[in-house]
Amino acid sequence: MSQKICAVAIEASTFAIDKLYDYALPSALVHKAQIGCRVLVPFGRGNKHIEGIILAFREKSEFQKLKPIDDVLDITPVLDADQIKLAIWIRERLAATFYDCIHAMLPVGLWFRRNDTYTLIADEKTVAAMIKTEYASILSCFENNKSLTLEQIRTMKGNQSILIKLDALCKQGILRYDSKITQKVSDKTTKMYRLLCDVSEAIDKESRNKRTTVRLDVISCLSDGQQMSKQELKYMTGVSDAILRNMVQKGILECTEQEQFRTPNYEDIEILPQNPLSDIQKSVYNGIKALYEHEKSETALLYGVTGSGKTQIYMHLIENVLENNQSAIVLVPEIGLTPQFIKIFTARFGNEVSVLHSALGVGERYDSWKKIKMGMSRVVIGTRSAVFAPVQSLGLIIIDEEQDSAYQSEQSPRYHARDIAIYRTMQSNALLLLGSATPSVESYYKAEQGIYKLFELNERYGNSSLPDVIIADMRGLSRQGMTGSIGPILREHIQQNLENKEQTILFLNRRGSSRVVGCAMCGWVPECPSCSTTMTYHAVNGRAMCHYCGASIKIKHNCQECGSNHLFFETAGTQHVEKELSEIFQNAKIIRMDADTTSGKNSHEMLLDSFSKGEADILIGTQMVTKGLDFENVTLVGVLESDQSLYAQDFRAEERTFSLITQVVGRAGRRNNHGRAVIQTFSPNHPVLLNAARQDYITFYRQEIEKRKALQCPPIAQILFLCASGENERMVIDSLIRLKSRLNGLMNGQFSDFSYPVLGPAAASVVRIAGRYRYHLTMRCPESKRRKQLINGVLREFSQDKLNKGVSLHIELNPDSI
DNA sequence: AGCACGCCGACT
DNA sequence: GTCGGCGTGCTC
Repeated sequence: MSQKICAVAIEASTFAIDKLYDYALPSALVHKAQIGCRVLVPFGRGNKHIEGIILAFREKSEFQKLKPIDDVLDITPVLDADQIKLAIWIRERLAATFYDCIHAMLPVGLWFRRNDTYTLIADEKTVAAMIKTEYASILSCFENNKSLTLEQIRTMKGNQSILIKLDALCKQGILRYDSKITQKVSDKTTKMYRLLCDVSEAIDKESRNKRTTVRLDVISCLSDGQQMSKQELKYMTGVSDAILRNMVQKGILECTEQEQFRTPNYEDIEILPQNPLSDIQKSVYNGIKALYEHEKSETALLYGVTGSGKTQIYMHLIENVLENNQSAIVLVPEIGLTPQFIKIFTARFGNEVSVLHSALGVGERYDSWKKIKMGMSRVVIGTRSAVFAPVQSLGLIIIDEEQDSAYQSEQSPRYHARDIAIYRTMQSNALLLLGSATPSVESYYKAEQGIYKLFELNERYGNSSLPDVIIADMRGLSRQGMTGSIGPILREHIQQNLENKEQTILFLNRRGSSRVVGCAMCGWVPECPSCSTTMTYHAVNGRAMCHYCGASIKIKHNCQECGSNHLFFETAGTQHVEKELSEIFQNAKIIRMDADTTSGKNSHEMLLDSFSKGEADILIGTQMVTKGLDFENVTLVGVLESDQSLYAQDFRAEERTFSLITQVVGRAGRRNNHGRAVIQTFSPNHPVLLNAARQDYITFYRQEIEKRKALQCPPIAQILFLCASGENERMVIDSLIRLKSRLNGLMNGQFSDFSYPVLGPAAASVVRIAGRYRYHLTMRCPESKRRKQLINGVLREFSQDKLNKGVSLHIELNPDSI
């Protein structure tokens, strides 16, 4: 009888050892094991029980001594054949491990938490008889407790090799091994801390310690008996992990894990009326529908100015897909997945709609996933990871605002939802529709090349028209004594809006909310001890924080370097503007939307809701105010610091600026005819601003593509970064120098057909993050099978080379910045 | 990455 | 002698 052999991807494996491992399938499990089922297998010398997933069956193996699979964990496969193919494709392309890819594709609610336990089942005589053997030490653990978890045994026995002995004892029938498996409830747990004793007792316990200030801060934070998350504690006091751990050990604090839940609230949303398609919409719809009906898969780019009614075209297409008994996936950038958007779809497609969103509870997401997999729900709306939704019979994927950077994953595998969507639609002969008012230069270029089919909607729907755009030149104002961020032109328009009882949105073009603190006497500014960054000041807690690693220091009244009391504080952009506005327009009601005011649950939606009800006159915010907001009564949009993002050094800076400004300008006057947009700038003649003001994408694109040609940037050429990071700067650089010469060697030899210059090593824009130095090599080379072979080869070599110990390497394709 | 094995110095 | 430190190499 030829025994079946399973090729298994192993959860524990790192990139260096990630491959399929062959395991024997015991006859007892033959009926349970299917491709795509997760299994428990013995792995490594100690035969540790590790989770794996069967990706293939084999008739024979090159290996002589195969270990048997312990158990099959799933009754039905969690991955089908297409999904496995996709996982393998991602792994090869993005140099990730099998399990990284699989994790990206499945909901977290599906993962297991394992608890290995050993129970003493032999009688006392047998145990006593073993007192002289090598097992005595382990058996002694069971004196007080007949049943122990592996963790407990490990803490008792330290770093001894216990697994083999435990295994042997199980074989002899002295111990019983159980692997209690519970579904993992959540991956998003927060560690919460609470005082275990009362305040005076805690202070008493700690005051014997010499370095008590931080500890006392922690105690005072928790003195009201409430819980506080680790994050908050770190933020308020700057306490380290080690100190918290120590305080827990001493019995002063208690640490519990709490799940993070945030369920969106869909109530109280007005259902917008379904308007019929206009003639232009109808002809675009018919064109896209014809592509959908093609046998072969197609990609369409729908370029439609803001307010041209792209969403309605999506709806009609989905309706068509459902009539064909197929499924559709709609992807939206995180920030665009508003209850309003979801409601539009649920109002139309009812129970067919499932939402996959990172803010959903794990349980809810898992339920949605199951519903989709079973075919109960055929319209999926979600953010980036929803591109993996296991729909039955995929007919259509829509990516709205396709230029948004939220579609690029930041962790391994660093996939772009657009690439996955292309693969999936090709697999299923389905249609991919990319929609945008400001398509990415990459996508528009592909449309020009005929790779994507281009559709245009260049008329706003109904009677809404584009706002009048005024470019306000801010140069020289400060010389005239006007130092504020609201110039005279914008001020006049705001005044006019207040008088007319119309609303205004002010967009502050800044990333995050950076506030500076420093010493005016000696020039000292706080720098993060483990990152090469300046720390930013947070007025809430009077501390300077590092945005990369979260470290914080207390800012005192005097400079810590020279002792002077001439510290300067610059408040947050939005806060600053809010203050200025309330001084100029003393009766105006203002809502501020930034990281500080939207950190709470649903606060984002609550603020927008309150604004849409007319409870405020002015909304100030950062990028959050640019997406998907549709307010009837907003007739003025102001853009502050519009050139702030223009001069960043990465090649997509101008594209991002154009997109942001175009979107925010489109927010004015969506429904009536006298919308205005005021763009304040120090570069009033910058072509990107002028094009954005006219909402002239095509001209912007023409100019941009010429620049990309000159600089050999995507989409003309592909840029590949090989990024190394590690704690030892010298080793990081040296590892890249070796990698560079290895690449050059290969490209002179067996890869002479694939030869491109390698640049670097160069430092990343933030050289050091959390104590790790970051450097990279740059290659401009086309994507091809040979490149995959070359890069994956050197990556594997790199991770196996002992000289590179402590240095990790990953690749990034056409990244925004580095 | 873990984890076991092995080689070496310190100590009951 | 033996415990336990760290360096080295393997994982079907």
